[in-house]
Amino acid sequence: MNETPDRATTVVKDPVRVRMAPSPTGYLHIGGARTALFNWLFAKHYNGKFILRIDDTDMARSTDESMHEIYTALKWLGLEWDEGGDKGGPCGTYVQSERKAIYEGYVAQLLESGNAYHCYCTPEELEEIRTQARGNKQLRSYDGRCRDLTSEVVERYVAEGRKPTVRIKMPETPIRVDDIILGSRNIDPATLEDEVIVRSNGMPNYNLTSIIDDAVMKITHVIRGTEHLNNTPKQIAIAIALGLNVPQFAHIPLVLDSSGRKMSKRHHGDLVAVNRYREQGYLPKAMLNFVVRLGWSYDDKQEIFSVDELIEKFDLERVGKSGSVFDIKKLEWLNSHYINQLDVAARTDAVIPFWQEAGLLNNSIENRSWLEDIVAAVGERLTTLQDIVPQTSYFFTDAFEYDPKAVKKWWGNSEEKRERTRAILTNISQILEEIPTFDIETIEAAIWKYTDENNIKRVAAMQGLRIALTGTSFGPSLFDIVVILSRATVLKRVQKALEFLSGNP
RNA sequence: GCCGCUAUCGUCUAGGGGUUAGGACGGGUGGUUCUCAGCCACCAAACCGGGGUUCGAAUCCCCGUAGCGGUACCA
Repeated sequence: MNETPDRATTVVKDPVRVRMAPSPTGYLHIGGARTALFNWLFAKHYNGKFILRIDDTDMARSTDESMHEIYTALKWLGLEWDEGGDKGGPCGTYVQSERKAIYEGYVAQLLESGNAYHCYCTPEELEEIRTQARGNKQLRSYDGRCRDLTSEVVERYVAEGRKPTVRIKMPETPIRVDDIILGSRNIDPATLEDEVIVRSNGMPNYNLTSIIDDAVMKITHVIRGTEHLNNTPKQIAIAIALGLNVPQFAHIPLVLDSSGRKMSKRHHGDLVAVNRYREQGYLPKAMLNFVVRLGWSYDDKQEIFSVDELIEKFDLERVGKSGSVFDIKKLEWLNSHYINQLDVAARTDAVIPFWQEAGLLNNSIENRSWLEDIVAAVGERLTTLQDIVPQTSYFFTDAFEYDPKAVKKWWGNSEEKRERTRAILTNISQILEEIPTFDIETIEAAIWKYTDENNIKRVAAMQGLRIALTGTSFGPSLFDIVVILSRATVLKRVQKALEFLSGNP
């Protein structure tokens, strides 16, 4: 019982209450989505509550707009919260900037008990202390010089118009931090400095508000990114000084970019924005499945998890300790998997907004079954929903270019080859014009009959026709395309191709 | 600089004192097909290094090294 465990274990005695506490200073990013998901799954698994708290004590950077963007992104992912955000709950408002009075009470208590003090140092002075401390290889960058200011000095500072901050007085005894994922350790208090808990403008800081709200909101488990690991002992110290309950901690490893750095808005822009993936046609299920496997695994067999399965199987014990690289290829694979899982009707529903966005479709859908035919023809070729646009635009418009490489390969770049292509297209055109019923079986039989009897390679005939009808050398089965396009359009496009082929090669 | 965390194929990971170190993504090869995608089959690809402990270490211990995170009146 005296050995340090590699990990702490998840203890569940009270009803589980977890929270996601974003600061509304931008969109929800991948790392935030994963934190939200882990918290949400943990809550669902234990039948607990998932709380959304808005940590907006940095008034200069927080915006309402970003707060609403975070709501939207979370809702899109299906990570609904039980309390907080725009929803409220038994703890009143869950927006920290509106909870100032609560923190003020605790700060007064800290000041009174001598666990906190006013600091009159200016930013310039602090900067100087910092550089000096660094030069001297000091453990901390603030030396606690305002801990015992005489009343004369304080009066002078006040007279100068200095506005003080409030600092917490760090304890002298080691602080024990238990982490479900990373294990336990004792923090040497000499490495902890007297953190600013209230700014000179009166607004409290993260380390104070976070631990107070965690206690007040009866949060049982704090699941957050490891970038907060170094804040943990500070927050525990504040909780102890205030006599508040300390939640259990679980620090989840970071999501990294391909060069191993933390994914951040600052360095990766909207590449990390959840909204961007929605706009590009990724499915929430795919995002969730992808993101959960960044750091968590179930066994050596399963990659695909439904949300219900995740709720059942997720636990913190199987979250790894090291960071995980965001691999877009794997996301793409999962996304195509989930798109393919959709039946044609559902897939059509999913894809319609992307056609509309691209201007290929009006808001009023009159040709639903035709659209479904297109989706069925496209089959399992979509990686993202947005792929529907480049892959099917030729169904909606005649205005496409012939891909030069395809033209060169299949139509030929010599007059001789083009003459041959013209002959084939002319013949096929005639076959299609005369065919009694314009359906796949009849057309297929007629075309094969023509190619085989005339010793024409099937590929050559089909690819030649494909370019005429779509402009490209790849895509769905050509017979599907022909039927969906209708006889009139097909004949018209072959005519156009013949004219093109009569021009200069 | 200081504090802290981490370390299995390119990537996500399973495993863990004796295994051909398993799976998935990605990559490659072949098959199917009117193309592409898909599907099927196969292939290449890893235990950071050095010391211990042990009959035996990728696994346990120690020391390195590297990477990352933090180091604000941000969160």
